[in-house]
Amino acid sequence: MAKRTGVDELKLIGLLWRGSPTSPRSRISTRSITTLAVELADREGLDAVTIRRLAEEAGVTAMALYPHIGGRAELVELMLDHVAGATYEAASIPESTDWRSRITAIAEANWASCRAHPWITDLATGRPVPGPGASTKYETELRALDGIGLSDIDMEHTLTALLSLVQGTARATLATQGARQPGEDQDVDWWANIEPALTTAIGDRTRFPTASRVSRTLGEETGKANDPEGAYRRGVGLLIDGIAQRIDQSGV
Amino acid sequence: MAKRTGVDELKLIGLLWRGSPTSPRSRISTRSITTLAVELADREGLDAVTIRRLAEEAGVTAMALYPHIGGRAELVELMLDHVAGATYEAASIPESTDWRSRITAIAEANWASCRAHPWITDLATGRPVPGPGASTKYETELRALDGIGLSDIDMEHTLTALLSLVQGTARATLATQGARQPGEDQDVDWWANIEPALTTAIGDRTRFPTASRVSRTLGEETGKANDPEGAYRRGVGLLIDGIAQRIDQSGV
DNA sequence: ACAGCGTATTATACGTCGTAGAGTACGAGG
DNA sequence: CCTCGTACTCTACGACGTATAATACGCTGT
Repeated sequence: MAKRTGVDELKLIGLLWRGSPTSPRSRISTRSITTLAVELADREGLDAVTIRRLAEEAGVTAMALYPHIGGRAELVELMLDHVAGATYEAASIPESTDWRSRITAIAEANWASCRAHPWITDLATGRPVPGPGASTKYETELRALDGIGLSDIDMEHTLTALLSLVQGTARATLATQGARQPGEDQDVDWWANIEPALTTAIGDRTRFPTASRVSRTLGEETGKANDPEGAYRRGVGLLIDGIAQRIDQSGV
Repeated sequence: MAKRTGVDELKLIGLLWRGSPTSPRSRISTRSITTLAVELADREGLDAVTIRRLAEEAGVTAMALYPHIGGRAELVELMLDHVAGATYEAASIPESTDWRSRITAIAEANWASCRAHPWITDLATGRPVPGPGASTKYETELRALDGIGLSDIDMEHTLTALLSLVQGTARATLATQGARQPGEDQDVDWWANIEPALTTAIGDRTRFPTASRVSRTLGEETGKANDPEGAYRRGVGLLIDGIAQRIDQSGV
């Protein structure tokens, strides 16, 4: 459910930048609930994060959460900002003068974040989350791209393109894994399951010659029905090469 | 939503490749319901596509749909396959020997499809939809990449990366537009709305110097808070340049 | 022409969701 | 000690997907 509609932006900003609990009487806080929600989503997926379930884990009733989270739409934004703020905690971007490794570090950090919090790939990154975590992340990433010969606009475009690529391929990877039936450990099993039905349905096997050839090659070399992780690595490589070309052109 | 879980793959394949209605008694068919659902989603978003609503528009009760659509999860796959099959109806890929324009055509067709059916960007493209529309699209796209000097695996990776980039930036574009409050026609309005609250919340304005500078430049030159469409164009350009470099290297 | 069967369709109901609205209990200021 | 604001609880509503059982229609074999 990729809904990010119905967010009350002003209420959200108040919650996002809230420092300490509003009252000492509170058993819960915006931060504690957000942390709990993120952990729950990491464990059982975003659909498991229902107001009632969250309240149960927090030891309060469902309605007690609302003063701290606004509503479900706002809670999701709080969760996004929370993980955005943690993106570069584990692996920060090197200060080296090699801009290629800095871009790779951005890609890897976001990739790792998607692996750690698969549910974020289900959420659209349209309008930026106006919170401290997302702002810090944005600042960090722009700083890594600053001074390598790109204009401000080019920096922004390049970063957005890079992050779209990473999130898109990550989403494909996770969707592939998440759709597995119990007992299916490999894509091969899934393929073996549906192949007979598919063959009878299609009838004519020569209808998709190129697709058949590529699928066969892919299956033989990687053992997968599709390979978004490989696409991620190739895509980032291609992007970096493209950037290098632009810099060289304008730089000299 | 971006749920694509809980799909009964075998049932789905049967529905996807179903030719004519199973019985002349049927007032409705898999195809008619799918078409209706796509139109409804185009008009009012994926959340408006509920079983009851769809049934109402079709003139039957909710439960009458189930023999034709399987369940909601399967219906979404049917919808995806439907629009995938129509991707190259309006603008087919030129047969020219210029592979750059063929790749651009792939990107543009997918971009246009996302504009026409914004809800598809909410759905993960993990495991491929095993239907005629998606298969035809895949075949068409691979054929456009065939014979330009890439290995089968590279073709697959490149295509996946390209489509991830297009879908990701399209999603960002549409999320920005879709999140608008009634009466907000420009990003500028949204920004003007939240800016005071944000400034008081952050307090220190120098906390995000690079982000502030880039945002200001972007706002001045494009009038937008972010510019995923520009990122799309730049990203595709960078990818193509990267591909050219690889081809030149290995080709000679 | 007619009986019987399979299936398209309906009616009803269950458990879940987000959350509105009214009521309750507890710490702080007079 | 009393009152007041507010953190929290209780109850309830409408919408969701869909299980289940009942109904009505058209095709097939005689």
